[in-house]
Amino acid sequence: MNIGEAAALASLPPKTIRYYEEIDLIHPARAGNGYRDYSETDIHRLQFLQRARSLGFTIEECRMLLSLYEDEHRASADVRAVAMEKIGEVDRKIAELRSMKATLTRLVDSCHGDARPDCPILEDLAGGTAVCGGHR
Amino acid sequence: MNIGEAAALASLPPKTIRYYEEIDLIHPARAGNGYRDYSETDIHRLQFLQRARSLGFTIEECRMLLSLYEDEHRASADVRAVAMEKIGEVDRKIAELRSMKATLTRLVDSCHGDARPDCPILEDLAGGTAVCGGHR
DNA sequence: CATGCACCTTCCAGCAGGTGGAAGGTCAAG
DNA sequence: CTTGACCTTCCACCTGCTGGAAGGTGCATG
Repeated sequence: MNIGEAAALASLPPKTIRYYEEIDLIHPARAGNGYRDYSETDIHRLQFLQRARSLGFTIEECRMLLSLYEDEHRASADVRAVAMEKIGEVDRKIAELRSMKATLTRLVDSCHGDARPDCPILEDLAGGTAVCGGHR
Repeated sequence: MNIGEAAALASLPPKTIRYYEEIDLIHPARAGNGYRDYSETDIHRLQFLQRARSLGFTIEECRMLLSLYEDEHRASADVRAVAMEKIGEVDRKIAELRSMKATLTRLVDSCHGDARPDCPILEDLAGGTAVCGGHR
């Protein structure tokens, strides 16, 4: 199966699939004409990657999950630990975004928002106490 | 004032401050020895940038906010519009993260997490059709 | 058979927003 | 005079792709 069809089945752009090959996440066969030739197993792997990426796992985490997936003797606790760590990360990001939103909302509420030049938002950015949690 | 001191006052790494200069967000003077020499105004600008970045504004948005900040005839409504658009973005990101978290939590809850190899998390990532551990 | 078009290939460049390190200049203390 | 903390520039690298150029392939239509 050509890359275009594989892309449709996995809901991934062809470019992304080639990129995944470049970083050794997948190794499709080649047809006689040089085209990549994806097997059912390859499609499965790509779908696995698409789902894991959409859940927020990084490429390296996907690599780990794939190797766990293909290890007959893995412990489910190992997979669970990866997922729980990811939940923690997602929680931290949510908290940070909520803090950002609270500050932005306060700024917007304090701004009259008309044609006058005086603006509490800019005043706050220029010297207020708007530091709300590091974002890095 | 040298870059190190400016960095401390603005809560930004020196590398980042040099980067901001490279992309024309700031233009410090130079001392006789070639060192960058930051004025009070420069520090102010850097602090403005640090706060705006920590609120999630992109570099280009920061550039716009800075030019609004320095425009005596701006309308506060313009600034308010930028901030409100950013609130919308933050909201969208929060919603997406909450959806991720819900799925991850469901997966983790369904996984016994012991030494056995069967794992609902991997089964779900694989599409629910594959037998866990029987792959390849 | 030519033509056109969609598809495939490789390779190179670039996005945001920095970070790391090498190689070297400067300055104050001991 | 030496040490160490600064500072300088420059170049490469990070994540996770994405865009585009230049060219090969496959198939339908005229």
